Amino acid sequence: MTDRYDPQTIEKKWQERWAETGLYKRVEDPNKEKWYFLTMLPYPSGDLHTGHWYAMSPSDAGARFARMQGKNVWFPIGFDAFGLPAENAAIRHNIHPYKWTMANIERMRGQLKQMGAMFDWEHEAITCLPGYYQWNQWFFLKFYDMGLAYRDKAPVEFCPNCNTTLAREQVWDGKCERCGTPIIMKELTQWKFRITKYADELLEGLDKLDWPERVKTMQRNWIGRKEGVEFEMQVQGHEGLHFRVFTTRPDTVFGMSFAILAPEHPLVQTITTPEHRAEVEAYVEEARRKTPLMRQMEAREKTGVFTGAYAINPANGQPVPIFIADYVMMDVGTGAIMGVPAHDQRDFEFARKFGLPTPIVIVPKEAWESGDEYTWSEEAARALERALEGKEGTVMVNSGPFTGLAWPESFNQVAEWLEAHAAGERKVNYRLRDWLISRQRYWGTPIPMIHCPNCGVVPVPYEDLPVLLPEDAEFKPTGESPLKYHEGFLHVTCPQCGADAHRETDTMDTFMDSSWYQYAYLSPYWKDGETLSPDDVPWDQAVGEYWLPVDQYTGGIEHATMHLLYTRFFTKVLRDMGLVDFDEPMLRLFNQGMILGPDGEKMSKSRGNVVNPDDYVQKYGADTVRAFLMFIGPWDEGGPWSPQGIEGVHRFLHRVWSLVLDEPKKQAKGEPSEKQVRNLRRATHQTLIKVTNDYENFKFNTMIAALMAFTNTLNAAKETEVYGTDAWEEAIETLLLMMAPAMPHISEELWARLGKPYSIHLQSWPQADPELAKEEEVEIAVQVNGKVRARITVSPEASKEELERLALANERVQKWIGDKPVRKVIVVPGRLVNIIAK
RNA sequence: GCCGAAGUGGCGGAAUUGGCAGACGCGACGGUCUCAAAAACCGUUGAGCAUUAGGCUCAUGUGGGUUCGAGUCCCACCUUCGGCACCA
Repeated sequence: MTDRYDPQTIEKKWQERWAETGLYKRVEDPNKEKWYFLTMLPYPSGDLHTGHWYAMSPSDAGARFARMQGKNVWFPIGFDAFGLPAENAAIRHNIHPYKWTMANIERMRGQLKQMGAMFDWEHEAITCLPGYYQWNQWFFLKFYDMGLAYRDKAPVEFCPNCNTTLAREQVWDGKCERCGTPIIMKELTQWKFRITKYADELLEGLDKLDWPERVKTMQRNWIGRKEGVEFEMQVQGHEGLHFRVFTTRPDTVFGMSFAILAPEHPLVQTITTPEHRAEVEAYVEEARRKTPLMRQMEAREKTGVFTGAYAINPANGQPVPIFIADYVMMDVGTGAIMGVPAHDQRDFEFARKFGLPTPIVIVPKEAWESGDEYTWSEEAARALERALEGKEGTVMVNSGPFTGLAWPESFNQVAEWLEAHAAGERKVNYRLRDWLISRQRYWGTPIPMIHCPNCGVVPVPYEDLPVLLPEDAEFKPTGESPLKYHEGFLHVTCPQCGADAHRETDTMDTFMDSSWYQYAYLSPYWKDGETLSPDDVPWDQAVGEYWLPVDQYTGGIEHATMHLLYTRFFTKVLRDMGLVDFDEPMLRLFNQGMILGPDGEKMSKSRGNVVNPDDYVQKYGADTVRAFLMFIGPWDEGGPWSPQGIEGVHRFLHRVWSLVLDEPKKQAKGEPSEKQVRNLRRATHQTLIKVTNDYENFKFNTMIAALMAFTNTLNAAKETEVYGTDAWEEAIETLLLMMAPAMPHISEELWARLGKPYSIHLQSWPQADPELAKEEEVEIAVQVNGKVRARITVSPEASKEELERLALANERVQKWIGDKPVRKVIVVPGRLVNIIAK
């Protein structure tokens, strides 16, 4: 008789033992293949929620599996500890962000330990500690030295609720990514990182990465590389006055029937004629007031006003009216466009609204090749119903000397002509913008810059780092950094001339912290309290040499165009600094899906469908919660939490418990037959093949299903003569080893109770024998005219001829064939026979 | 609007990539145990028809197509989710 499965006791026991024996200690072993396995670090919001469990426990199973396969796995963890919630808590509850954050970390650390993951706590990093963020400042200075950090006065996205500017990546659908408030534009001087310098490399690097296509596509779209031509348009009647337009379609230049400037375009004031001034100014004013979200929602209806001025189309010398319209934006291209209504949907809508002509200048190749002008003007007339935007297989018409040119020749020749005659140049345009780093908040890394009345912007000398975030500050959300009102922080003497100067009071975007944390983990708080120099390396280089880069990264897809883009950028800069010798920070990426509430909706307090994992860990134990989360469905798809579903998984663990420890109900006497032994071993090795393959591909749901099926098989076999044989022991051992990565506690406990050496997590992954896994006989479906009419049992090696003979000999098959002549027999060895008789 | 992913029992989801649809689990129903209930265990469970035996028919969002054979491939459409969006 044995005691019942009691997860509370055994989980606590083993977690302590693992910690005591340093089971997950990092060791740089040159004889083993290193495997840096990383899961996105959590924000210390207060409690570990189900989403954290869903992200981290399958990740842990993946890491443990890699380890059993003989890799030297390192699985570090830390906390992304700067950020707005801490500051908001300070404002609401009058508790200091530091205290709030550290208390949360304390609690979450405990919860994380209950998960039983193989985290290496010795290298934990907390980003809000000076020993960490001093390196943010050090990097900032480095970026500044390299010309990658600069100050720029421009309209920037601003969240009026969070009271801070945002990077473009943090604006989702015109709203703040954090709080959902529609953002507004503000003209501010802000620090930016020149990520656009790496646009091409960020794009090309994607091809080499073993990342989900989804993420790669999102990054490609975000970077938005477009090849085109920029050229000059003269304003009629203003000698020498011109503006530049960018187009990806120079081949349509003869179709230009108007030009548009963005309302904010600097030339608007100059060219507007007196009789249109009032109207234009009113329009500009209105455009300024609109938030980007409003502009977006009104996107359907084209608006604009005529400036009274005309520009000359350089291609044909014709004047075209210049409008201003808010569908042209100042920060895209040159802030001015040529309007080609026949071949651009938006221009088409605009022209229709303002009654502008719509000349056709490209037609499909087939229309052109028919050779007669009538056909392609017919085609053109049809195109007039709707703008024709294709470029592959089109030919230029009504385009003077260029008429008859086909894409891509049309592009090239017009581009050359514009280069020669309209100050044109081929240009690549990107959607990507430089990364806006400044935040007007307290709880972040101070930007290490000084504003001197004599010297202008002066960097803090490296040896003066870190610029400490003062502990006392007023947390009043004013839209300006709280540091601005902290006299002790603000005032400083200029390191260059000694004059009274003041510090930069903005802090850094917290995505700065996570852009390099995979390097910080190597040696957290490296040189904390020491004097820094420009020649430093922010981590122990020897350790980095061994572990970098990250081999496997897991985390949510919501970071596709934020963190995952920034950290790639950072790594490329680090490489240019000579700190690393690779181009990409994370070689493989897996995005888990989202865990939903029992109602299938996103968990949220307002919906009242939040599942607290602690309750379930309390009731069923961590192993059950882990296994259930893996069992729900494909890890990358997520799915709803099911309170009944977790019961089923828990029952499975109980079944394993009694399978391994309890005596059979009826002791079968005598020796097992050879066949019984073979069947058992076959089940063992077939399951092992399946489970190994599933772990490798993070298909945890079918992995657990296979373990359940195997357990069911073993439960039946237990009551037969095979119980207690070598084959039986092999089966039980293999079962526990296969469970170990996913359910680390129960497998360790049962392993110990079988008298095996500590620890199961130090064992090698068992080797599957494909010979033993082979089926002895297979059931073949026999179809007559595509419908299964009989089944025959044969050896898997049975030849095609034999299968055909056996199938035709079958009585039931004969009945269905009747007297119809057999026309064809399809034989798929090992699968089926299909007899066509008609 | 453009791009991408998905749509399978009452539910979560399987299906070696063109070869027996529904693995595994939940739920439901029936049974064993029990004075009873819970737990546990053992059956049954896509729908319909037929149940005297063998069975038969229909089923993977909809409609077509290719094929001996389609959840899987092709075309059109519907729905859901995600990304991008006056990006010139």
